[in-house]
Amino acid sequence: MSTETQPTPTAETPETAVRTVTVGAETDHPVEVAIPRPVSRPDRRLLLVDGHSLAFRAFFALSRAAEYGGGPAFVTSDGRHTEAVYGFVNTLVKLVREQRPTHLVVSFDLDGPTLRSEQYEHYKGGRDETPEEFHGQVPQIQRLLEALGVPVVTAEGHEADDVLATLARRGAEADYEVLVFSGDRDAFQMIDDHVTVVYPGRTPSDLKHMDAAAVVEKYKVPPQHYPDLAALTGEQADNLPGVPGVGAGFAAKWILAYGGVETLLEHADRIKGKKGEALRAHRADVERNRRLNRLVDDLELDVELGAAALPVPDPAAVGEVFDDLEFGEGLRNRLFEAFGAPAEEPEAVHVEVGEPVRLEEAAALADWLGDGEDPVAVRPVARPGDAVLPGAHETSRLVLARGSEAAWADLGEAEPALEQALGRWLADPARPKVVMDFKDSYKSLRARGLVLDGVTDDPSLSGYLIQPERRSYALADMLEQHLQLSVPGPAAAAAGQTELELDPGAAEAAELAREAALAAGTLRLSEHLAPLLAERGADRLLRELELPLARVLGDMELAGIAVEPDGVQVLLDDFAGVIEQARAEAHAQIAEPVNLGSTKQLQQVMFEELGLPRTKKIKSGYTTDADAVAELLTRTDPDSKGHRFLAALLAYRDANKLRQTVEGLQKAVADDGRVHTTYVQNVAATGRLSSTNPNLQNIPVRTEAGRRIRALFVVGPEHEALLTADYSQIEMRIMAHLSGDEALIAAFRQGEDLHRFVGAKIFGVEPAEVSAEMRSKVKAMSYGLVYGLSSFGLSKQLRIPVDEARTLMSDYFTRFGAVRDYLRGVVEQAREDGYTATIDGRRRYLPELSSDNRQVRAMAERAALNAPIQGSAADIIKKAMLGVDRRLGAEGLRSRMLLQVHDELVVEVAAGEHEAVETVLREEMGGAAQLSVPLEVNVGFGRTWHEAAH
DNA sequence: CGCGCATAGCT
DNA sequence: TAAGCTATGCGCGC
Repeated sequence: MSTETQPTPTAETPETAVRTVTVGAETDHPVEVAIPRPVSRPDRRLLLVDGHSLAFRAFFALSRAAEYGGGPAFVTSDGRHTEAVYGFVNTLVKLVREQRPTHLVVSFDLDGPTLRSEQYEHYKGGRDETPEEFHGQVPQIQRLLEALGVPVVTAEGHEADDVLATLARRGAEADYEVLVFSGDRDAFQMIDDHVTVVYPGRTPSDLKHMDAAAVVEKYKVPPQHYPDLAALTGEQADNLPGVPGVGAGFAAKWILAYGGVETLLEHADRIKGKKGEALRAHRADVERNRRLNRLVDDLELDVELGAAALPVPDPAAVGEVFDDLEFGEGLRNRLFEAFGAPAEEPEAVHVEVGEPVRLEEAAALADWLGDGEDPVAVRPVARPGDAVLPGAHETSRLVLARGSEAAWADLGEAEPALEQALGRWLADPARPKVVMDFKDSYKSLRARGLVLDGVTDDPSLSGYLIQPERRSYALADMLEQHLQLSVPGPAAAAAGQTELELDPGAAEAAELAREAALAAGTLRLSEHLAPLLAERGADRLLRELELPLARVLGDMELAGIAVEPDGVQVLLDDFAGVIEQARAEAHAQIAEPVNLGSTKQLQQVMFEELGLPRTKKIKSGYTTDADAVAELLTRTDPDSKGHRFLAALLAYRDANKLRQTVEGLQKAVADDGRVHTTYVQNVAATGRLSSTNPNLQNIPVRTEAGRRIRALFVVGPEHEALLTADYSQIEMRIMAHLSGDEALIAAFRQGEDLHRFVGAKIFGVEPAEVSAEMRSKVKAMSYGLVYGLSSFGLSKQLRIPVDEARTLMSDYFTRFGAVRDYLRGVVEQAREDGYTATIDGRRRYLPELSSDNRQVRAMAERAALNAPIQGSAADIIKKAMLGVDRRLGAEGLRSRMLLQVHDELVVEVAAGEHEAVETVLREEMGGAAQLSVPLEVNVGFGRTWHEAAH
């Protein structure tokens, strides 16, 4: 039905309140519809908001954005969701700014039965449960509105729309221009010359003005008849079925022809055909729909419009709510701007700290430290001239804070007695200290021969245990986010760049003041985090695991691992040859040389020039990754240009990757001929360590060329051999332990080849009859299970049909049912608790588990499967490292740990200590956890890392 | 110069 | 549509 709306001014007087438009102009029965001309009252403009509707839309828009990675996750540090609140304020600000109301009222639905749900029990039935994260946000919104001074109106037994309809009528009668924000189309019936509905489009900030003309244009009926139309067509959202087969078009035609649904029903017998039959058959539904969608506009409400004037909000009251919700300055300022209140001065609330005093003698230090009960923040500070040593930066200044007092001393310049006193105090385990980034401080002091002990907290570690997925644990960030405190930026010190030359003293003083604030801030933060840590039961993990481990890692980083310098060059030359050859071979197959490192150019060559079949889609086109290239190789004629190009590409990439690894290594070798990686203790959400600068946890090992790289890591001149010790299948053992699966536990207790054992069970053969192929399938699946593998994923991995993969998995679960039950239970539990936990109680919070985006939710589910297992393995090897370190020291051995690679430790063994060290490693690693299966440890010795691997 | 993306290395 | 990482180079936009 192609109806057009043509506005046709009727009277000569342009200010007339009514015009008419013709609906269905080109049909047999065009109808004139009167349309009131909307009034405009900039000085009396009442905005009525359906709060629930706005909150709900905001919630979904923002949680979707966060899920797609396009926006921030709206969760406070204590785990409360705030997307609805944030989105509500955001849209409210937009409404106020753009519509410029003079009066504002927000209405909410109340819990409990309403007139409509009592009349029709299925009203709004069939809707999805509101997501868990949404709960609790409406009271926050109301709290914020209260702080703003915006009246909130509700009515027992009625929905927000009834309240709005009542206020809209009253407003219109009092000659207000009324704007109604509602996501419910039933609100359209309120529209007249005084009332316009602001209706959200796809996103809550995309607002459409629905006045009478817009309704007629869209639905071909005037606003007062919109509910007639809805009654006929039904309302999916409210679970109100209409007349089957009758769409908006027919409904509109009937309504216009009969002047409303009531008259239509009176004359229902006149309608011919199937649609007439349907109408008569569903007459009761239509009547019910019309009864339910009629808004009540004469409620008794406890609000005077005159008192709803747009408030001037109190910055303190609003700020309090914003702080609690951890909203930033941006939104706050926009809010105040929209409401015409002065934006709160972005007064930087600086950490309070006294002017730092210089400690010049031992007695002054003792005085300043007092009785030694209070924790003291320690900040080693680098100064110009401080050396960069292998594995550490020397620092010659110490800044201390105790309570709000600060002090400092320069090492090497103070009198010897002070220096000795400082050294004793730093090393005293009984004098409590709080150190930000303890490992760094430990290393820099160690480089000066000082020992740092008695550290009771490092906020970068306690912060990590509280929120393991935070991106930054920088002191300034954490102070800002946890305590809304700021510290003078480095800019403050640099502010006097020009002054610097004139007055170096001023710059120095500014820098000291900043360091003092940072030291004091470290204390504040530590105090703030302590109860949060305790609440999560993570204080033991901090004290007994992460803090002591930081020192061990510091020693490992300082030690570094020796690299064979000549070997590096030989390898680089070899790889260069292979790279050139592969490049030449690739270029021989194509017209113009391309950069084989450019995906864009590769796509052009592979899919355009060589006409190879398209691969999996990625953002920039089609993937050229190794998996896809290997797949293409199997599908192309070995004599074709395409095939030869692909083979050359793989060879090029392989050699190039190895070259890059070796080059990175070469650059990283320090003056002592050793590579000092940095272990990062707070990036992996599961509790694992990571290694950077360079990353020694991804040194190649699988291919022959990779093993040549491992052979570059050698024992240093002071020692006799490298030892590697690794856990055998630690994650599967943890899985056996956590699931309590008797069959899997039996497999490990028997100590035979796990994959062979499992293969025998699944394929129903004797262990000896398990073929290599069967074994590798089982191995892939076992590992896959730990990662939440699907049968689809397994089929891709093994290049077998999905059916076969599915059978494989179901056979696996038939034999190892407790594994399946465990995996299921872990996700369920995580959904309930909001987090997963390792055996030792390390938590990972996974709010995405209740996402309504399937992909995001599935990702979180897999993370939930994996986190307890990967995380428990991480905890176990960390405990083992503490044990190994302690034993090596206790037994007076000169051997030392160098590397950790998730389930492997590399130790540099001193002459004559082979046996003792092997015993230490086996005992400490094997005994790091009491599981229901043994922890098996493999040990090997050799001159190089490669040789030491067994 | 910084950033996102694609790729690839490890457990 | 397999968890957790880091490094590199390309290409784009500031």
